Amino acid sequence: MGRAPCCDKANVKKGPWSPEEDAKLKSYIDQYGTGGNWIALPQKIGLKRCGKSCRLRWLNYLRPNIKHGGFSEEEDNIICSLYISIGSRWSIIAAQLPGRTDNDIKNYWNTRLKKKLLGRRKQQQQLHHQHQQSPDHQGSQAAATVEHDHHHHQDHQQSPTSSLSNSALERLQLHMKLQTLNQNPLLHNMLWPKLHPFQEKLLLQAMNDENSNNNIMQLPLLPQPIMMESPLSNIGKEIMINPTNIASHETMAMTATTSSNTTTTTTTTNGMDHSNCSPSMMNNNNINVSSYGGAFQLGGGGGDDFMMGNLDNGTTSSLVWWSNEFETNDVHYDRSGSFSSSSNDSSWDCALRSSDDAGLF
DNA sequence: AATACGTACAACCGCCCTCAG
DNA sequence: TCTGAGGGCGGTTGTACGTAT
Repeated sequence: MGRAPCCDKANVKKGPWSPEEDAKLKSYIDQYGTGGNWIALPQKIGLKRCGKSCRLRWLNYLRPNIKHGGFSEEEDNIICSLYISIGSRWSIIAAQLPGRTDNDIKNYWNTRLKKKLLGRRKQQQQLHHQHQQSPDHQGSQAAATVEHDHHHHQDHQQSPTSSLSNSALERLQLHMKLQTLNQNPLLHNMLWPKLHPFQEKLLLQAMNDENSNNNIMQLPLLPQPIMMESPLSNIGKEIMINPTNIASHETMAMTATTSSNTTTTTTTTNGMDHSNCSPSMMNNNNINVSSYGGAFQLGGGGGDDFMMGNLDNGTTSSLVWWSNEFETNDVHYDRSGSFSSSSNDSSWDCALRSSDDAGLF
């Protein structure tokens, strides 16, 4: 038996909110708050809406200081960097952009930013698709579709790249594209994390697979990226982060030292088992942080791990775990959680992503 | 002017997680 | 320890609006 619905679907209004409904909801919340119970709220104020719908309307539209549209170049960069690092964790990405909602960013990414950054690939696909649709290609296309299905069913036994989700592949492609942009001196103030050689290999293989997969997609290979050092390295302050107790099942402690003080922070890890945690992460006693302007990256002290993030006026930083640590195609690190730290002269929030995204991380 | 097509975005759906009882 | 309600979140859909034909 499925779970009970949160509201009586037959008696709730759906679709766009009217100004009257908005006013009712806003004035109530302004006056009394949400009361910690969204489900009961619409009944209290006489709205024929689902509680979840009220919550969404408030969070995405009525809440004070919400910005709509007009994304700046800087916001684009942040979204892009974070998307590459952590994927579609829109709520985490939104947390780094004051006034932006996860829904807004998600829509912006899906409808505009992605196209802006990966536009050329889409165009190629579209052109090729049109080509495939032409009458003299109908037969071969049908055969290709069957073959494609066949490949799909065999995904798990096929090449390493077949285990990559579309999202992961998209992120890798985006990453490589931006790596090449990084070579443009005009864009040196943008920070994109380095690809692990294995990630590069996966991506190139994926693209080659696509090319050879019955010509379903004819993609030009992107230029081979040059693994360049971040222009930010060796500039700015240095923070030493000492991950300890990382093998603990429940908590992870990190000690961060800036030039003027030391902060220890503990994270909850949702009970995740860290026994499979990357050895290099566990053994990393020192992670060097370089920062400059509005961005920074943390390079792994002994392994290939590093973090990246953005600084806000030098007082607040946000870190996103970026691990290049994987050796096998089906690697699965149960590593997830988030933590934060603050001190007199620095503070940050950090997200550790789980690595179950098609073996990419 | 009418229609088709594309784009942007608000809103919904349903799964997952947390936590109180 | 178990259960279920509520909240959070990512994916998807619906629709209004703009542009091309």
